[in-house]
Amino acid sequence: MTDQKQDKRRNVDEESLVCPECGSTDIVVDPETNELVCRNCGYVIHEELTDYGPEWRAFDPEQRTRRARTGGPLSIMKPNKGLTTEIDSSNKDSRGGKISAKHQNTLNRMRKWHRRISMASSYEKNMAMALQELEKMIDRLQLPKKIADEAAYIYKQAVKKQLIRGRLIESVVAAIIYAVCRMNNIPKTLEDIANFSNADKKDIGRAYRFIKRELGLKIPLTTAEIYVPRFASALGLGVEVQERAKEIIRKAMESSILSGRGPTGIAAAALYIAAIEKGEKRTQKQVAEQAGVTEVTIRNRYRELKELLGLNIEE
DNA sequence: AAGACGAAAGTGGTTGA
DNA sequence: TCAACAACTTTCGTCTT
Repeated sequence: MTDQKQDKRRNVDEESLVCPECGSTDIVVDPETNELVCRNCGYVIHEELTDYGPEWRAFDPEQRTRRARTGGPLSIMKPNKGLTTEIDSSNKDSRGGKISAKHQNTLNRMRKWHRRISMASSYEKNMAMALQELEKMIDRLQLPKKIADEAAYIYKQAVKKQLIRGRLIESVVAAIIYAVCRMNNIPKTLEDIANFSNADKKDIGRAYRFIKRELGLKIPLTTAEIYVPRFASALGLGVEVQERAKEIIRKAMESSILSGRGPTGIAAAALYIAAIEKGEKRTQKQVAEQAGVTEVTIRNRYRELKELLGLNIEE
């Protein structure tokens, strides 16, 4: 089973694909979904490798008949795992005839249980809405399916613990996507996420902190480093500059003077310095624009980095 | 004329009483 | 709930290239 996946991974390396979004060649196959994913920006290159076939395998004709069924593969992205049943509420049989009292009792009981099972205190409805929203967001943000699956899983836990009550589904979904991105070191800011959501940044942030606390999510600190590739490619800066910027950041981290500062600002300043050093200067304005900070912030970080590392910047 | 610099005041979010 | 606080932004005048 792993043979296939190893083959695919090798193919990717041979063709040395380039991410159309950020130009990076750091592309891997997500073994869970068989998608090509850019490790810099999280962009899903294309989904041709996705297998839409059944999730089972048949080893002989007998098994094939037994296992074959209608409907798509079971998916966590579908409430009820894609299987539903409805019981009509009128007391008519399939030909429109009246149903006897005895059978009506049976039907009533069936309806009662059906309601209990399928509605389960509006759990299903909530999940359906959330999963729809989730899919929309993942699509807009060009994130890999793996993120969607992890997010769906966390959302389900949140619903079970009744953490959604009093919150917009949209803000919770956005918050969870943000959380999963951070857990996977995908360089998306809260702002990035908010730009694609109907919920506003404030609500998303609040939901994020709440969910994180209540579910005890382990979320690593955001480092400035993870933003380097993203900003660099947006500015058309090469690997050399990126490496230098990362080096600057790493050194700065050691003296922990920069703690408390926004990681995007640090990444921006480090890139600004690295670009000058390597003779590929970008203006503060250009860098600021891509990093989503102001020139002033870059200047402040720039000044701090410069004196911290004793850099003499000459072009 | 454009870029870089930094002071000063304003904004939104966090923290701790 | 409120005030203090730090980080960041906005704005603007000045200096440099």
